[in-house]
This record gives sequence, structure tokens and C-alpha cells, in this order.
Amino acid sequence: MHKKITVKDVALAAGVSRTAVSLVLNDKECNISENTKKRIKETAKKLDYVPNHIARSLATNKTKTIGVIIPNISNSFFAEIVRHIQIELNKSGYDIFLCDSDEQTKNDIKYIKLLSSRNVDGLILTMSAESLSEGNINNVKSVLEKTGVPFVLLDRYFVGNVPKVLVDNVGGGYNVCKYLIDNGHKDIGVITGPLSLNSSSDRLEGVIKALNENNLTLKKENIYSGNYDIETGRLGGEALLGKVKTIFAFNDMQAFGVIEAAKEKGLKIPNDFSLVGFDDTFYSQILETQLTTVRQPIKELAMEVCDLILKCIENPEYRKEIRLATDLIVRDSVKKL
Amino acid sequence: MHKKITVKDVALAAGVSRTAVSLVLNDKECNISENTKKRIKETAKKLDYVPNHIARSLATNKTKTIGVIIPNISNSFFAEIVRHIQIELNKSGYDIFLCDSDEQTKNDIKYIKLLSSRNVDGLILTMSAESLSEGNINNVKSVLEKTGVPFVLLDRYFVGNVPKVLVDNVGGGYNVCKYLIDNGHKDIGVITGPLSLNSSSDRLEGVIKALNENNLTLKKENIYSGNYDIETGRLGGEALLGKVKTIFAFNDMQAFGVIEAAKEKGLKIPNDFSLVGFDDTFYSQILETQLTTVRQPIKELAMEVCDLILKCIENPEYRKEIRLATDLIVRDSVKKL
DNA sequence: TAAAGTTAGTAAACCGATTTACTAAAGCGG
DNA sequence: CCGCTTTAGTAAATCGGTTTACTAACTTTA
Repeated sequence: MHKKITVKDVALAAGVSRTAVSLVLNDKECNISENTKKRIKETAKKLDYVPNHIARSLATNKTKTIGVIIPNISNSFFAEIVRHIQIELNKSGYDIFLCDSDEQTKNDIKYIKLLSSRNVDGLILTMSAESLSEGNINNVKSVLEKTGVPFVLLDRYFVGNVPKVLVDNVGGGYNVCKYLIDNGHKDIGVITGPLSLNSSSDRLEGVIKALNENNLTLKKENIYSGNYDIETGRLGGEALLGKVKTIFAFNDMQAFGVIEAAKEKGLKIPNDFSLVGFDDTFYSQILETQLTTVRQPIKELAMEVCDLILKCIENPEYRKEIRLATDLIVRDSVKKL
Repeated sequence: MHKKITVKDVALAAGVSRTAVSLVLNDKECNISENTKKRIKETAKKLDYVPNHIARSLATNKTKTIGVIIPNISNSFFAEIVRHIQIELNKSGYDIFLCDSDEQTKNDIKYIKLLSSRNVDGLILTMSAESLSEGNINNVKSVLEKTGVPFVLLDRYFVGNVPKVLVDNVGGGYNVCKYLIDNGHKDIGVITGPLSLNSSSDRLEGVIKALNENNLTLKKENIYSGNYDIETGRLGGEALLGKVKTIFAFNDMQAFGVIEAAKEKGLKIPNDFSLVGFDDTFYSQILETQLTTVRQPIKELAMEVCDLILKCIENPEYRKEIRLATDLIVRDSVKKL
């Protein structure tokens, strides 16, 4: 590998100043004759000149990078969203620094500071459940604001006038519950994730709303709260399957856990009990009985969050809150009563 | 947010030169009295000084960033590996630029160039199947080498004296086949991924080796080649389930496809036919009949690849090829004959 | 033809660090 | 007390771009 070509080399070869080279190659409005412009461009191409991002960043105070902090890339929802974010931002010349907080506040804070010191132009942030809890949120918020980096919250949010892109979880919960009621289900058990996450509290709100509209209530003992994992589903299944014949698990993982628990008890879906999940993970379709679940608009979320962060970078005062609807995917796991 | 503190500010506040500040804060060997050192450090802390990565990168010609190009972050194998890579590299002060090639050569090339122009210190690379095919590999290889950036191939490789971290797929295939033979299976069908990928060709090699050692052969018509996806599994299942009672799918996705195909035909595992997958994806455990499969040492792969890229950055001549063994995870999808 | 305007550029400062080469003062030996 | 070494530090160059302010030459206009 030979030495990298710099503006200086191009300028020398083209017989002009570095200024001219920079101006022309960046298509800046300037008083350079068409002839010279052409010569500079040709020289740059011939020398295979590639501008040095680092030097440019230092000069312009823009890095064309965006930090993405998510709680767990192994979760297919986040993996898919990151995939779309990367592809989308790349179209605008941005690259992403990916950080996985492992659902820990200390990492959220660490990575916010780190990305700020890397001078990212913006931050896309899905905070850990821990960070969003009463005791931590103010701390994280203050770290975030102190950096002065434009940011957009994605999926998980705290209240306040900050840009966010969200899923309409109230609507999602409502639709599931409405569907269950329409199919004759009245006594419903729910398995939630951490209630500090709006995804859980909002879905719960939607469920209650649908029930109330039909003069039904959600019994306290029919709520099992835990994490968004299979183990919680298993435990929730064990706890609820004695009491109810209908379970709404707030994500597919939990639903899979419920199925495991049901297997132990020899219960079959949908004859012995009905089940609804949330996320429409790939595997909900390949289950023995295909799972009725809710699809989140992942690609659209990614598009919106990219669009929004770019707007916020352009104008740090820009504020917008976007909430996207979910889709109820009806399959075979709910019995018509 | 107020203006960012720079070395200059610290120097001014501490009454020393910028040189002194830089020297002391970087713990460089230098002739600065303990007193002054202490004063500088305290001043820096008081002012909440955070060094500017960009400026440092320009000066040192090191960015402390590593580019990671993978074919599809939505594949849980890669998601998990990226997760570990990020965590591990972060310990050494590196951040990662994540790029998803979407299994396309043109993106491999685009991202290699792009990351090079971002001056990444190193590259971790799992190329697309397309790039590794006969017609493309030389092109990609030449782009890669022209950048001069140290790189390590991960999981998928081309032949040549370059650093790589691999899975012992020959051994993996061999172990599965040996296990099947030990259980009385003789007529085995296999569903492979793209044969341009060593993961497929190597597993196939292992299968054939095990068969040959037992004086058995693999019939050509019992091989179904396609992609590592559920659709290939479905098609392979349809094609093979008439001919054989034992199928080795080269990844779990394909195995799930086989199960779908079997459902159509009313066949049950393991009574009507036996099935083995590869990857030990989470979902292989929650199937009606738990899937016997092969676990890849994901975390170890990540650790090794991080270790190796750091060594290669330190010494670009460093060469090493690491091959990690797989684990056969025996569950319930293979019948003892 | 002198003043004003336009065209086609360039020199030099700047971004915020690191690093090399240098200096001033103090200490020390003889 | 002279010369040498050590100690404690600094000035200035550098990395590779961008950008501001300036100039020289050429055209117009009055």
C-alpha cells in the first residue's frame, strides 16, 4: 500500500491551490472556471483521491456518524431495526456506531458519554428498562442533555418534550383485547414485561380500555409481570393457566414460555386455552399452532427515526413525536367461543 | 450546553503549555514534576475535560475504531456475534462501525471502501456468499488489499494466508453424521446452504468423511442445495422426505422449513423421520419435538476475532488461523433405530 | 480613462489534539 | 566558577481537510 493521496497532492498535480481542490470537489459555489473544475476532478479521479473523513470532521465539526444505543442486539426486534437504520442512514452518508447496553443503566450512561466524545452528530436511543425506572431516569436524562448531542428516543421513552418515534402500544393492546372480547373471551390473563417500560404499561392501558368499554374488568390476580423473556412466560403460564383460559403475553418470547408451561400441564392451544403474543417474531409462524400476535412496523420505525434524527441535527430545536400503529396478525391460537 | 473544553483551556487554567497537558493526561513518560502533573490532572477534572477523539485521530493516525461487515444482522448468529464483538472491543477502547451487506457483493465492496475512508484501524469481515463465489472473490480480495487496512475474516473465508477465525465445520458435519450412523441411520439426506460458503462445503465434507469411514456413501440425489433459509428447508423437505427418513439440515432455519414440509405430509418427528439442524438457535428448544442440533461457539469466536484483529493492528504482518470446535446438542429429533 | 464590478483564483487561519526539537534553570563535579 | 548533566518545561510543526478574507487581472460603465 502506498501513501494516501491528500488534497495537497491533487492540488500539486492539477497546478492549483488546496482551496480550489476542496471547493471544487465539494461542489461548493465558487469562482473557478469550468475548465479548471474539470481538470481538478479528473486529477482527483486519476490519483484515486479519497477525502480523509477524520480531517474533514475536525474542520467541519461534523462527523457524519450517528450513535445507536440499544438494549440488546440479540433481540430480533432490535436487530431488525438496527439493520434498517444502518441501511437508511447510509443513504445520507452517515455511518453508525453501535452500542449494546445489555439493559444496564451504567452502560447507557457510559455509551452516551463515549459517543459524545466521539462527536457523533446525533444519537438514536432505546434505553434500558433500568434507566427508565423512577430512580434512574433523571440521572440518565441529565447526562444526555449535558452532552448537547441531538437525540431521538426510539420505542422506549420518558415523558417530556423530546423527539421520539414510538409504537402505538395502547392501540396494540386495545386491538388484541378487543379481538379477544369479540371472540367471546371475558376472563383474560396478561403477562407483562417490566412496567417501567411504556411498551408494557401502554399495552396494559389498552387492554383495560377495551375491557372497560365492554363493562369488563381486569382482575389484579390475572396480571403477571416480569421480563420480556421465555422464563417469565413459563412462570406466568404456570401462574395463570389454572385461573384463566385466555392469555395475552406482551411479547412472543413470553408466549413461547406459556406454551412450554402448557406442555407440562398437557394443555393444547387453542382447544384448552387461547394465547396471543406480541412482535410477530419469525417463529410464531412455525409453531405447531400458529400464534396470533401483533406486528410492529419495524421498517417504518427505522425510517421515521432516521428521518427525525436528521431533522434534529439540522435544527436542534426541532421537536416531533411519531407514533406508529401496529397490526394484529390473526392466526390459529385463539378459539372462537 | 457550553463550549467544549479543549487542551488549550486546561493549559491556560493550569498555567502550563498544551504540550504538558497532553503529555500528562496521556501518561507519557516526560519531565514534568509530580506537583505540576497533579495540578494538570486536577484542572482537567475540574473543567470536565474530555479529549476530542477526532483531533486525536488526526494527530495519531489511529481512530480506535473497527469496521464490522456482516451479511445480515437479523440472523441471530451474527447478531449475537456482533454483540460480543462490541462488548469485547469496547474493553480495549475501540468502537465499532457496523455495516450490513445484505449478502451482496456490491455492498461488501462499498463498505470496505467506506470504512477505509473512515480510517478504521481494522476490519472484521464476514463476506456475503456472493463475494466468495468464484467470479467475485478476486475482485473483492483486491479491493480489500488495496485499502491496506488490517483485517480478519470471520466464519466465512477464502483460501490464502490471511488471518481468520473459523468454525470447524468439517468436524461439525462429521459429528452429526457419526451420531446418525451410530444411531442406525444409513440413508441420509442433507440440505445445504450455498456451496460457495465453506460452512456448507465443509459440513458436507465432514458428512462424507463420516459416511466413508463406515463404508457408506452420500447419494447425489440426497443432496439438496439452496440458501440458509426456511424456504430452502421447505423445498428440501419436500424433495427429500419421499426418499429418506433422515435429514441433516445445515442450519436450524432450514430444519424449521423441513418441519413445515413434514406437517403438510402429516409426518411426525422423530417417529416418521429424524432431523438434525445446525446453529442451536433459541427456537430449536421450543419446538414440539426439541431439535438435535449443533452449537457454534459464538462468544469464543467473538473473543478470538477481537484478540486477533488487535494483534494484527499492532503488527500487520501477524498471521493466524483459528478454528473452533462445535458442540453436538442431542435432543429429541433423532430416532434410535 | 477612472471607478466599479466581475472573474478566477490563492494565502493563511483554523479545527484540537500529538510530538519533535529546543531552551532555561538548577545541580554537580572538579 | 566553569562546563556538563539533569530537570522541567515550551514553541512550533504536524495531521488533512475547510473556510475566510484577500488579490490580481480583466470587463464594464459613466
